[in-house]
Amino acid sequence: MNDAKGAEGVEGVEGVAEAEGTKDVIKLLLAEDQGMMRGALALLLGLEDDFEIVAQLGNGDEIVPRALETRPDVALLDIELPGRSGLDAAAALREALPECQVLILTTFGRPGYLRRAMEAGAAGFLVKDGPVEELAVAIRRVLAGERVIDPGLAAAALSAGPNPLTQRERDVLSAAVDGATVADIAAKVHLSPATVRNYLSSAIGKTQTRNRMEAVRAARQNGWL
Amino acid sequence: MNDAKGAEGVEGVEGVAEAEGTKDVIKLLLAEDQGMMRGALALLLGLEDDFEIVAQLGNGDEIVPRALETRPDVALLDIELPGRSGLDAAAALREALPECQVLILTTFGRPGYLRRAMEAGAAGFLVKDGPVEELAVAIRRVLAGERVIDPGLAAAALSAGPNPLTQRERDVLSAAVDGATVADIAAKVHLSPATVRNYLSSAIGKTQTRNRMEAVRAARQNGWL
DNA sequence: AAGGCCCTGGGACAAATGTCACGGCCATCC
DNA sequence: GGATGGCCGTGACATTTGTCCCAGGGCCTT
Repeated sequence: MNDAKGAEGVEGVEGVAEAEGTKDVIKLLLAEDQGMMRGALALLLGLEDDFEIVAQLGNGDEIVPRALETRPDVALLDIELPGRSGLDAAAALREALPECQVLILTTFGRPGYLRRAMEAGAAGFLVKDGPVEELAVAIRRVLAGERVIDPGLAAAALSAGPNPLTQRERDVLSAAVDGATVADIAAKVHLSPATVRNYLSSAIGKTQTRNRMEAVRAARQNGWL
Repeated sequence: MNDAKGAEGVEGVEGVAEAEGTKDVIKLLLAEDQGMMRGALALLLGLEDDFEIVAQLGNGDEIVPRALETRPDVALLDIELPGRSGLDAAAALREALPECQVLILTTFGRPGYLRRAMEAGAAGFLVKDGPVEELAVAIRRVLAGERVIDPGLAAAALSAGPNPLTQRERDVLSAAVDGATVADIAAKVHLSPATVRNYLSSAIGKTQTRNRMEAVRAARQNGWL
């Protein structure tokens, strides 16, 4: 029955640390769509004396606005979010608030995700499988200017190579995820059905699979999509 | 099968007198595959004075053995786990350790999951979207003999109706998830290709979809798989 | 005993899918 | 300037997929 509910108001003991005037409190933004995970992480990180969660949200579109408003030192971003993707938001955030470090925190260690995260200027990439303790450590290291990346994942990302799919191939494949027919896809992407089939075929070829379903799986698996 | 009516819990008196033993500490078992989530929840629940986590694990197969060993009062189980499914384990656990209440904690509020959880004898069903505070409350209510179910989910489960798919249809559909061809499926399930196509067709009909991919999605969505 | 449902197969057919070869239009790079 | 490669489309073709028939066997319940 403890009321640790505050999404914004983190009043209380924080005032004491701040009184010294020295700026040793680390301000965090937390974007994660699973409410329970978000709440648990927020409470957990709040236990560290020098961490302060200045914003927590479950929607990708709010990341940049809230960051500009609250000026966090580190932004913890999930990738799969309603609205804007965490990777998208990361790039925009680096642009809008360069002094804020981005730490990607995701369920899936897809090689392509890591690659895109790095390209978006993220300073770290963590998978949710690891122990919680990793998180606080990673935040401090990122703030110290280090890059934090799972070594095994880095290897996988390199061995997987860059995304071989062309823009259109990705569009078409993305539109095919939930079993849409060629006609559906064509309508969604505004292309001729014949063209759609060509892109699907080439995507299937590049992923070395046998049909669109396998191609979608492979592309997802590698974080190309 | 006709137990659909008993979904709503008894709003009985809460003050259960623990006459014998004065058991004031609540022992918990926590099964969750995501390491970070597991750790965060464990730490969090550990903050409550009267909770004690006696086991935490990330594998479905270990649930029953560890429960027999540690004798928890409540078992918090995720559904999607490596090894045995949480729903499976719930049924076995109710059998092996009836005094232990089962609380299912899952990412997806699939109607079929709820139904199966109830059939397996679970006392509660939470989705990970809700706030963390729900969790501690739910544990206490479950222990008091109440049933804890998201009302919206209960409605969805009822409106969705029971699983219309037959055993074989489920087998075949499950084997088709990652883009396997008819021949692949036939080999995996040890059936004639012709039979496989018949089952696929009827599954597509029952799910009111247009192809196997949509059928798989629909079946997944409803928790029939 | 009769009806119902599921399991298992087969055959035939229309539709969708995957492949290939071919055009033309644009960029960019050497 | 020419080569390359992405983009967009067409037409033809073989294969796969989805549908609709059919039939027999097993297992229930009425």
